Amino acid sequence: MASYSDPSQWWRTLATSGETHHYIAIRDQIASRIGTDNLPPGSKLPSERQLQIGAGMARGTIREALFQLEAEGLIYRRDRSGWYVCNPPVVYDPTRWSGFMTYVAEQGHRPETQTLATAERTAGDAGVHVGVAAEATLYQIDRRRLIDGRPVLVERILVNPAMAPGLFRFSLDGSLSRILKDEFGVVVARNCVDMRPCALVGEQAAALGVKPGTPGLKLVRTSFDHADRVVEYDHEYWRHDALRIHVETIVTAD
Amino acid sequence: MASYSDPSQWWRTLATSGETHHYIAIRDQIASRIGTDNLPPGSKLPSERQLQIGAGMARGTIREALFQLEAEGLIYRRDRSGWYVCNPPVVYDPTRWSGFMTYVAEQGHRPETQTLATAERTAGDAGVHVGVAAEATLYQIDRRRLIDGRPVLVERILVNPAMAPGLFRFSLDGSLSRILKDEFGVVVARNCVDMRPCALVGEQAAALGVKPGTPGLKLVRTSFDHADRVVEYDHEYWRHDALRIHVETIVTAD
DNA sequence: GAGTGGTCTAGACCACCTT
DNA sequence: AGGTGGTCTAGACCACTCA
Repeated sequence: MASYSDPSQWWRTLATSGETHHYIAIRDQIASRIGTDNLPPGSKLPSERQLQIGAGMARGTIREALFQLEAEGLIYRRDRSGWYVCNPPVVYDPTRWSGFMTYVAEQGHRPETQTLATAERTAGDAGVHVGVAAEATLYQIDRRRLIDGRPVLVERILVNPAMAPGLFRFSLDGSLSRILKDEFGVVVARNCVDMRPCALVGEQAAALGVKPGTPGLKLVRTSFDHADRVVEYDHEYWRHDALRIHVETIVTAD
Repeated sequence: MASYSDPSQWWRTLATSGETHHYIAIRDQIASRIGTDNLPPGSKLPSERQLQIGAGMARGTIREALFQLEAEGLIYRRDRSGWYVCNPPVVYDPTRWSGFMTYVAEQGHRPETQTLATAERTAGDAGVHVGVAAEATLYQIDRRRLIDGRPVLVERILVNPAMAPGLFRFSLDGSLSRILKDEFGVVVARNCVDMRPCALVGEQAAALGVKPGTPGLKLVRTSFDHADRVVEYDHEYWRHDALRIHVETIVTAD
């Protein structure tokens, strides 16, 4: 982790900036530091109180600026540790998605998967999405995935046991799609993806180590095989700054 | 615009709630009101100062709760006017996108398009995306689109004049794709969509009437005809709470 | 002109991370 | 144990909206 440059040098031009609002001025100061200085991704910013003293402003004003930069995806916080410069986001293409592990590695980063919990549960309302009766049993997998050591998403996957009997024999700390293909001969032929901006709250926020209410992206993916049976039904909660989505589509309607 | 229920009744259970943080308790109070009370989309919430008095908390704490609800997409603010209950989001399916106007109407809402500016400009760096030389001329259209009277997106569209000579003869306060199809025989065959969470700042924030730094979604769409020529190159900035994306894809790789 | 949200100050205490 | 961000208070003035 690189350290930040001398805090006493952070405010040279502040008084001379033409900004109307203090927090915008600070935002611009920090943003330009990130752009030009030796503040590579992962660097730690000075503490809020250091910034406060350097800028001669109230701490609330400093925090307002930091929230802006967080919303823009330039910085993120580690709870009660500090503010850090973001990595560039991963590009997500549902049509070419070959799995998190290979995808992130291809883009030059270090992917990691942690299995938080596995369970067998009755399908209930979720059965509709997996194509089984409400009384049927489903495999449920909760995982957390990291890029360069930073948690970026949590997910809950539902799998029909008929597709992959004894799935839990295998380590799930890697690519699930590879296991399904290599061990069970199940291949994904079609994806259905639903996504929307959301706020990360409760368990999701806790698992990602973010403050409840931090903006995020919710992604629901249903994978089908060639016979149009559901392979995976997956709910993913992403940090908003870790993801870019790219889709190419043939226009079918009209 | 519906009015809110009696503010004196907003805090019945506050003292008895088991929440650890005040702002979470307030958030839950308001959220449950939205869920159960007569607070339909578009309703105005009590003012921050009314909520403050009713709850016996500092105004900053109240605002923290409101920001949470905003991030979750339950409420939004109109600058210096008040806080309002959100409409449900529009579902966006790039593969079935038949244009904003018809799409929103189909989902039971009132769409509206305002042309902010039109211009002819040299392509410059954007030429690469439209498939013309940097010295070529492009049509540029800035529009704002509203749902039920509320601005939800601003966009800048670039069109190759060779595809639609004299385009500005037509009113652009409607469906551009219809004009291209009906008047110029240009049909979209393939879409390329890129999206990522962003912060709405500067012009975009101003045009949408949101505070700079409000979270949003940036969507870049390139439309191609059957000959794979670029029909439109479009940058859209959406309110984060107005949109849900739905994609169905055939898996091509692997 | 009254009321609203937007910005800002100057404190305080806490839970948690780090060393 | 010291430092960090997280929460909270109690004020203030401003720009703007709305009636």
